[in-house]
Amino acid sequence: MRADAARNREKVLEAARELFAEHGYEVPLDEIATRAGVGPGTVYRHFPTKQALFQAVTETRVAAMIASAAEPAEDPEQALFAFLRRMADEAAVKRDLSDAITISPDLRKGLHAALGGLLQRAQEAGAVRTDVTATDLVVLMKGMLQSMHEGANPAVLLEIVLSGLQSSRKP
Amino acid sequence: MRADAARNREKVLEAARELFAEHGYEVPLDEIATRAGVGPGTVYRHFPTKQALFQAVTETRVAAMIASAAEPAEDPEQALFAFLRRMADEAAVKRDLSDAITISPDLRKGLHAALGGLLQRAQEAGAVRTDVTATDLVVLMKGMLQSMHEGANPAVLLEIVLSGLQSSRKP
DNA sequence: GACGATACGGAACGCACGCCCCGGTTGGCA
DNA sequence: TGCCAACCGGGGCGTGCGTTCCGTATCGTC
Repeated sequence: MRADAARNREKVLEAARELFAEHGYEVPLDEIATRAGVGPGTVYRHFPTKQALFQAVTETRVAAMIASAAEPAEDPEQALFAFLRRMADEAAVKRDLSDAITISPDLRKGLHAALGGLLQRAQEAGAVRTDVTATDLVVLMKGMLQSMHEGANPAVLLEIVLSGLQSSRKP
Repeated sequence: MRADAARNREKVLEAARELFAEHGYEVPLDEIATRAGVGPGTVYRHFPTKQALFQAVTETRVAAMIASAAEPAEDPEQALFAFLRRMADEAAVKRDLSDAITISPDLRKGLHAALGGLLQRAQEAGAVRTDVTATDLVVLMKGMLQSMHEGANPAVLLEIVLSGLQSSRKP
């Protein structure tokens, strides 16, 4: 690969990282190209499609976060809650997390499996209500992550979900 | 107004009610026209814009729901929770509820005020955690309403939020 | 039954966006 | 330094959608 090509590829990746994090997947590709100081054609020389660029930016990062859920833990409740908190912290800063889950089937499946494992152990330990499924949790989190940029207090939203997971409702 | 015009206007409204409820605001206007057995131009003879048609379909219905929150109640906790449940029930059947809140500033303000009142009384009664603001609740509900059509169990999602509102998290 | 106003349908426009193509340029090897 | 292959920029195409325009059909009155 020629030197200028490698340089441009890196500039595109960096611009994409910034803009996807700020605006999510819906940012126009031309804006990424402009920010990178490059024409749209150049972006397509390095990435066959907008989705491919998005996945190049998000996939490894999010996959690593998901993989961190597989580490063995002592307290099943803390393990689940710490993971959910990590997701929320990430989403509070980077808008592309929830889009990544939506767009990449692999990430979605991985997250479903990871949350399923954490959830089951927490439920077996009696720390989390048993009527919640992994699918429920994935959907709930995705909704919350998306809501996180609309003026509410992210920490409060997370606390509501966490304590809601712990207990059934008082009569 | 001519008789056929009135008839067409009604056909458009009915098609819009069905399709907005099923797909939300993002349904193409041409589809509404087709379902109504009418050309797109005819839709625009009766409603100046797609938004106007959407508001004609949703505004009074949602405003009535919001107004029902103003009825005086004995138990502040039950009043708040019953209202949230009503929103969830409506959203489970009609996808346009959350879009209506997003699109119409009046509805958003109205909902904010209504929820603010219910929330404050429930908090004063000690039934709901005090770190939640009306904005938090609006955002949280909007996120949950949107999540409601993605494969999770709507009842479970609602229960998590309700019990999460009740209590702080156990240590 | 004829005529004018009203309404209709659908083709067409403007815009935004993902994606492709081509004339010109630049990098690196001989 | 010269040459060719690789690469670049940006104009352009196709598509989907909201919106508008206009020739035609229909309604309701005289």
